[in-house]
Amino acid sequence: MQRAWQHTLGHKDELKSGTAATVIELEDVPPGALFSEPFAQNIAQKARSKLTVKQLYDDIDWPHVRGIGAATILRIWLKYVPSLSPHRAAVEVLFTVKHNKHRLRLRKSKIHTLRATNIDESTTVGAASVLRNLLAQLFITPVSLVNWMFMLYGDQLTIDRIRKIIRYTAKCDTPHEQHKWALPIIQLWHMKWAWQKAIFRLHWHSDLAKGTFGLHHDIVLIEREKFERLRSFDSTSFRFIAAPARLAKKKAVKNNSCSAARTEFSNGDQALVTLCNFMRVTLWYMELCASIAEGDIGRSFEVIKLLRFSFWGAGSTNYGNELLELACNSLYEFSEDLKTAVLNNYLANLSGRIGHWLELDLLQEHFNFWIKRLFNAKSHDFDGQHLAEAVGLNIAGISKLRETFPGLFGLKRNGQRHTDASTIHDINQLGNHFRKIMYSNTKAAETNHMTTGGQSVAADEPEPVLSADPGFPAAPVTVSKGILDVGEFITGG
DNA sequence: GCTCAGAAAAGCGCGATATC
DNA sequence: GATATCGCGCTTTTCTGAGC
Repeated sequence: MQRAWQHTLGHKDELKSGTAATVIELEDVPPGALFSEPFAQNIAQKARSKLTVKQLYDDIDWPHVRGIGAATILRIWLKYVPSLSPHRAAVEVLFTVKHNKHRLRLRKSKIHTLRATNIDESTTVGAASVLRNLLAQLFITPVSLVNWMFMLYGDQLTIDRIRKIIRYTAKCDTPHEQHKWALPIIQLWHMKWAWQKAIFRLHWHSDLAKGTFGLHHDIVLIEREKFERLRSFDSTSFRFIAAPARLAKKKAVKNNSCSAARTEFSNGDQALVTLCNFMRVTLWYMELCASIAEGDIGRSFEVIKLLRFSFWGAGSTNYGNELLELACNSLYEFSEDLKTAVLNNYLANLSGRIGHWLELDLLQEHFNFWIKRLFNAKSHDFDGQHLAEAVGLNIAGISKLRETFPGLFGLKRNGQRHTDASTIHDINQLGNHFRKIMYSNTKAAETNHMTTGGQSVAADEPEPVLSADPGFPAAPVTVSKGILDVGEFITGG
């Protein structure tokens, strides 16, 4: 048998790429909302060039953000303090009534999976081929796309490529060739993962494994060192060895910029500000997850407004750019009816049950999983007739069949979810640790001392110069012009 | 030692899998 | 179980050299 590592001209590794898509029937679309002309006119006026940071900041509904943060904390208390359960209904009312924004009508989404193809959509040319393929599969003629738009939901890469297609074909002759009919809209599941990665990256603090706080420290404390560090968290140690001179220069530059950022973001206790920031972004993340599951896409977008800043701060520039596109669409270019149409169809609900809404890209990922699980023959392409038609077109039904099939033979039906591991001991361990830290900090405060990075420094002494290595993060995630003080930072405005 | 422009390198996004 | 690698297009950051 020839092994994979025995590479010859006739035997080598190959990365196979393919594309699968799903059509979801639109619901609750105001008449004329998808008419393309008003949208094209608004874009032609180039109103987005007036966009300012202040506008984005003012667009955030801070009272809502504060209210929803408090409500999320109440939910956590209810989960872990049984005696509070009589208040459950009152807490839920906060989400369903008081802070309700744009709740989708409960329904069972009508979905139709399409043929899989072996087109690689990661290139602009490939993405254009995918679009042509989709239209051909749906028997949509160019003439019928003269006046109408077609909502295309996808992950960041897909949406980015579609935007490139629109830009590259802007000088073509017909609206169809110009892709004026394509309305790319980013989906939320991949974005949630990217944000989670950003949160970890900003609060990991690789140097503080044995210190007092930071996710790296927490992971060590609960003995989960094998946790994947989401790649590239740690600085590459080779650089420290190979180019000490260059590093020294870099350190000098970074030291200046970091200390400036640190003093701007706090009036003394950077550790407190960082911890508050971590708790805030975590609450926002939980709120995004909850609002999606509950089908309140309005609440989701209140969090996404915050992410317009967070992704830029975290270095996820592709997502930052995409959210700015979405902000421009929302603020200047979408009509009210189009906004309603987009929001009303942002999520899907396969079961029609309360709390079972999910992102469209997650839905597609589930189908992708089953396509590959059911037909894992490595010598076939994704557009082989069997895979494309027998499997691809019927994948939703096949995956449902798998759920019901054992029951037909009297076999026990598998549950729909995994049992969560009990984390009570981990929580107690962390709680005990932070209680000690809090006690020691209180003692330090009583003696008029300021704590910095786990070391006590007398208040009348000059502020210590922090090292260039990122013991503390240089900048909290969501700020405007870097002028928030601690009080504002905690309350969110 | 500074600015500027252009070149080069790094980063980002996606998912499967070989390999340690 | 963790992670480097595969490929590609694009953006952003960093490096380099010229000129003052």
